[in-house]
Amino acid sequence: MIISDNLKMYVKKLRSSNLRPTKQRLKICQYLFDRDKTFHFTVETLNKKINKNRATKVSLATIYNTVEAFTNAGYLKEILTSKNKSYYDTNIKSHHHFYDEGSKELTDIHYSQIKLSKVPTPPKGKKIKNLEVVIRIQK
Amino acid sequence: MIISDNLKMYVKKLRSSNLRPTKQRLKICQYLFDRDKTFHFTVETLNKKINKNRATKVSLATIYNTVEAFTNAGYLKEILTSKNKSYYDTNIKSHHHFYDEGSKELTDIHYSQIKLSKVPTPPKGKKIKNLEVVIRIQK
DNA sequence: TATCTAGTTTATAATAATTCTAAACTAGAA
DNA sequence: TTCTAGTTTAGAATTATTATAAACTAGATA
Ligand SMILES: [Mn+2]
Ligand SMILES: [Mn+2]
Ligand SMILES: [Zn+2]
Ligand SMILES: [Zn+2]
Repeated sequence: MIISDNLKMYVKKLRSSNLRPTKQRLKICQYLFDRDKTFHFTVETLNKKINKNRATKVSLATIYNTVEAFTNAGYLKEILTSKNKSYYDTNIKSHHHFYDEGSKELTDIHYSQIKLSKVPTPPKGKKIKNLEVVIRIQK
Repeated sequence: MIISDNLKMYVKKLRSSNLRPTKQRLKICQYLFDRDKTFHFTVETLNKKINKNRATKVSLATIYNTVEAFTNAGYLKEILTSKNKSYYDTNIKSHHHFYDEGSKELTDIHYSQIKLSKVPTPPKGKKIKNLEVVIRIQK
């Protein structure tokens, strides 16, 4: 995993979405995408991580802007689960989640791990936008 | 549907939950439960309805307090669906929903209308608290 | 029935997450 | 190097919700 290679990749990726590869966006790209496993986060947690032990801070407004831009560009997926906070996911494939009410953390469930053998037809004129299941768990 | 009969019923119901049957709570009971079909609402919509064309207003704080008390008492169920607003449901049975992203409205799906033929086991030490599906729909 | 008090209502303040605003900054085209 | 549209930023504004504390009231008790 050679960082500079990934950096070039992120520059390309951002340009292809008409997003200028600023140092803030690249720093966030590295933090979010230089990893093997899927990553679930809130703006609050991302902000803490990005600005931990770093001289040059990225403003909270930029974290919000960037997460929104990356979501619109399809780099991130928003997971609707909690009533007071938005969750985001680096795994943009269609998949399901466990949501732990205690730790407030999401865990991936592979799409094939849930089989919906019967699904109702949506009301006329409407179509299903998303059928991802969130299973709430607790101790 | 004789209102006074229902009123007596609500008084009993409230007393059985250690909630004093105040005029505000009874008014809200009548609005929420004097109906045949299931009712989905947010605090905002309930507040508007309760205080429409009425001389004596119920404060927003009381609407919040009452919805919370009724939810704790098991008269209402909270539906976690939207990222910025809490939804409540007079249908307290386990069931599923369509959530219309356009109108931001919930519609019931009877429990038997969705069959989950394969469900993953939760992580060790955790158990499933709730497995209700919200299907997001749009035009 | 009058008194008393814990529970309730209410206006208002506080909080938390998010969005908006507008000035300063910068990527990168020309 | 210059220029400008896009970006970052601090801080204000907004929205939903929760907390605070004073006034009110249900209903038990005298
Ligand atoms: Mn919010
Ligand atoms: Mn909120
Ligand atoms: Zn995920
Ligand atoms: Zn429902």
